[in-house]
Amino acid sequence: MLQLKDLPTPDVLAKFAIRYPDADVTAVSSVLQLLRVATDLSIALDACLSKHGLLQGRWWVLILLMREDNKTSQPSILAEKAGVTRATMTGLLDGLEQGGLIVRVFAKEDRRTVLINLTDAGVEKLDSVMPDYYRRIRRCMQGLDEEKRQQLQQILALINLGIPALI
Amino acid sequence: MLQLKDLPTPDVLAKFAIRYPDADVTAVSSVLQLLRVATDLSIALDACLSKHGLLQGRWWVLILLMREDNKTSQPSILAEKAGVTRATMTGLLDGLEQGGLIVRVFAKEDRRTVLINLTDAGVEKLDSVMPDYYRRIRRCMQGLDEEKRQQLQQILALINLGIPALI
DNA sequence: TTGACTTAGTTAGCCAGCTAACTATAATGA
DNA sequence: TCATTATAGTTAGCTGGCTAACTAAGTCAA
Repeated sequence: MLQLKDLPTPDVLAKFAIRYPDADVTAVSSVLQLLRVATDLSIALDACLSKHGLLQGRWWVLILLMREDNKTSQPSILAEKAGVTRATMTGLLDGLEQGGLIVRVFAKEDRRTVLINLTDAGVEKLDSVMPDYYRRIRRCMQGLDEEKRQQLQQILALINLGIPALI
Repeated sequence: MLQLKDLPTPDVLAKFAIRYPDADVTAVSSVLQLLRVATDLSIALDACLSKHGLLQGRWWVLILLMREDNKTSQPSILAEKAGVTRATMTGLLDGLEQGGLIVRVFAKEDRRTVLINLTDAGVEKLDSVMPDYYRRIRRCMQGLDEEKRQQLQQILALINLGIPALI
């Protein structure tokens, strides 16, 4: 997402702000730091998943299926919830099916739709990943008390409001 | 980075927390919201760049060159600062060279190294992108006063401290 | 009832990352 | 001095996203 390692120092930003007077220095550095920390967090979580032989995309599919009471959904619904295209979801499901974590079952009522079922092996895989994953997140966030977590969520909500103005 | 659109509702998280007692609900939801907002921000900024015919990777290279007083650097240094491999940097530079935004010049003293120069066209490209880019960031962040920006940076620094514990 | 449209899913091919292997050059030390 | 090692950059091939085009199945209205 943000590969850039070498974030601008205050004096670099100041130099750019002279050339480009529209620059709002604290806004830029806040955004860059946000992207930087989020990227590192994401990379670290990916590393955790890959230890269990999973990648983010496939893992979200398992979680989305686990949320359903009957552990069943459809490719198009999963694609929308996961935020990927249906084409991408086809690929993710191919991988999961090969690994025996899900099965495809054709629906009787509408022969276009495919039902995706989380298998017992899929449940077992989640049961082995999730405790590790949750433990890591707990450890990562233990420096923040409840007040700070709320502050963070509030600030993120404000930034989120600003995003449409950005497009 | 985080494609997942359908963040877990509090009751979904609570349900998972029963199955996986290690779950720290507010930690998980904070992390997910952080990743979600950062991803949307990144996508929106990419959209801004693509209007100017650029992509993030190439754009960072231009900025890194612009930071240098003589507008010159080397592929390996750029790769390190940009946080990509040298192989990837080769590709980025190929694209920029084709577009006439940089030139490759072989160094005399060490014939292994290549010097990368930002061309006048490269400077012009930045001059057309940066004001737009900075204006958007300013607009996105205008809902946060200086105090909130400082709070954010402080909280991000705390999370950043926790990341090593996560690997 | 049949032609146009919509929907579900897949396939094909593009792109930008990556790793691993390679070439060429420079530096080092027995 | 010359074999070894290190460094700079590139190439080749993999991966997981994407879009666009496709097939098959269902829907709707003239």
